[in-house]
Amino acid sequence: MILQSNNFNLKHIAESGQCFRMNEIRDNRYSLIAFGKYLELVQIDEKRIGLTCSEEEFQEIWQEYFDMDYNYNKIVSNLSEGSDDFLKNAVRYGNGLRILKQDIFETLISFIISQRKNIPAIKQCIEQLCYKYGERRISYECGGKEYYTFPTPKKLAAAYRPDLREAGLGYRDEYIRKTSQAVTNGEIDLEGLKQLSYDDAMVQLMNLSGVGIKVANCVSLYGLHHIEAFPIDVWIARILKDIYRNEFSLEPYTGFAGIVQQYMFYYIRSLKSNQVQSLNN
DNA sequence: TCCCAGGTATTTT
DNA sequence: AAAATACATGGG
Repeated sequence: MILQSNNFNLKHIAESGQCFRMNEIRDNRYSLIAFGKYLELVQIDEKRIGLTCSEEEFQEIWQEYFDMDYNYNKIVSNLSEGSDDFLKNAVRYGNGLRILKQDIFETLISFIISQRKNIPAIKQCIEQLCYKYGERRISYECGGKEYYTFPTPKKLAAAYRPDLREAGLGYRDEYIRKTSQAVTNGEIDLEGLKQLSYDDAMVQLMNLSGVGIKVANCVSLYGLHHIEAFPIDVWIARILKDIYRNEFSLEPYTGFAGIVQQYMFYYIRSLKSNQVQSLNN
């Protein structure tokens, strides 16, 4: 089917560091594995996306996943017309970014893995984890393409540490196991988190092993869709320090700081350090 | 060989 | 309460 949207750029979404299983397979063509499904997407032109799924599947899964019911135009024009030059450039550069609504468990485990790793390494770990503990499936819509789903909490809770290590998790193996066990034994109710406020969800998440304020914010933003969440990693911290000289205020962006954060993150990673310097004045 | 990556938990001051 | 340190792994 074909999707029409004036704020949907596959490349920018795939490379924005919020999801780790969306990859370019050919020019302008991307594969995506999520919620047990395999999907291919093509950027036909600026406003049209081709998808390999049916309209029914789109409505059932992908409409929400891609946050299609949220109006980004207002925020984008707000930022483009604002007085912050860095954000103006960031929004222009990252046009068509969206905040995905991903599976909570997958988001949780993925961002536990993310600590002290770069994005390619995170992706590699996750693929190995899916290969070892996920379910092998075939996509008949995509020519019998073989793929592996993200592991269930049960699978990871029962995993042996040395086996997890082989997936390249390093010291995070025990975080993954303990957190998965917390999910399976009911210490935390991931689905129930959806009913909580941002603050209450943060408290619950940070009780988990390997989950601090940054990971909890990423789960809040990319899994629970609390778009007021503003995860601060090394890149965002660099922006706050080098571009804004520690005087950045979230106040003008109350309620949608997470979207601002996403544009910032994506933009800063495209800049070389000397370019950052030249912006600093 | 050193440094860094979408940090967190633990120990030390 | 704040600051320092340990923690695996892979790539530049």
